[in-house]
Amino acid sequence: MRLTHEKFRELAVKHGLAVTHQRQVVYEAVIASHGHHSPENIHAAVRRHIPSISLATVYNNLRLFIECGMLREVTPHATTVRVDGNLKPHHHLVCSRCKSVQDIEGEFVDFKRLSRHAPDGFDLTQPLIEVFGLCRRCRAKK
Amino acid sequence: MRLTHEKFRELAVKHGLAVTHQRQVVYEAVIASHGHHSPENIHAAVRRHIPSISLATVYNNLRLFIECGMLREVTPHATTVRVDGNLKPHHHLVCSRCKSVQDIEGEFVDFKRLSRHAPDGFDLTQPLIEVFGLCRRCRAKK
DNA sequence: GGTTGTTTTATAATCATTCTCATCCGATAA
DNA sequence: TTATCGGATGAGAATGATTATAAAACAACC
Repeated sequence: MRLTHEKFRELAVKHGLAVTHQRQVVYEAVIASHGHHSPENIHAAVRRHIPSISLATVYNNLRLFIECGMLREVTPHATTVRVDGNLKPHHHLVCSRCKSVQDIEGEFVDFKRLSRHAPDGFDLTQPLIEVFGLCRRCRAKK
Repeated sequence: MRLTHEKFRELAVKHGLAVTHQRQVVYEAVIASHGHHSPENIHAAVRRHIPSISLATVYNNLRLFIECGMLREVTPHATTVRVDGNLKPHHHLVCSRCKSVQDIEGEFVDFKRLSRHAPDGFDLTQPLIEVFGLCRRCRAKK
């Protein structure tokens, strides 16, 4: 774990974050977990090292790490359900910052290649593709 | 609105749903809204026709519609945040049913074509692609 | 080592969503 | 028409994830 240790200090300094013990352990827990985990999961893992750590601290730090690009959010959608009555095949362009969704048409996915890379048994008969980026407005702001 | 009226009755019968006034109005509100709206939004729209309708009824019926494929869910992710420490460029394969996420590599997107179809100003410099489908386990169940 | 501003903690608050259950409604049988 | 039955609805409570608050602890800089 020495490597992640160093890596964390480096990243934190680079992004102007104070290096605290909690942050270090939260970051290492995410890296060590090798998957797509919830704050609750990470909290459980971190508690094995710091039993007293608060769930709020985990949330706060995960959010910070995501904001400065040290981690990626796997669920960069709006926090409420959105519903779409358009059943014609089409894809979505989602803004990672403001969560706005626009429809996008056009053939830009090679489905043959895609299913060759997909794990066996994954059903791609009616795939929905979502492409995340920054919408014009949010791009201008930052 | 006569057309959606008919269409709804047809769809409801096809999927074995009772045709109620509330359902009809909820469905029509989604279709008429032409976008990606939250249950709260839909509720507000429906209230203009049925002031006494409950938010729970809107939720119930939206869920039913989604389950039988009359509507599409735009946020088919897990309901909690998930975090990913892997910063190498890679994409995700998400199961629409159980929300599990797997990494997928490989060049299956034509980015040139994609950005040609994207609206002006949309920033695709570090795009994340999510492909929704059914994982092997969920496919077997259904 | 002291000061200052940030971070952590515990807890309360908020927000979206689901649950509960009493009531209602519509279809069918009598 | 009336009685019955099962599913649908409505009001509000319950749940679960996340965020806000404010006091105590800490890291960074001098």
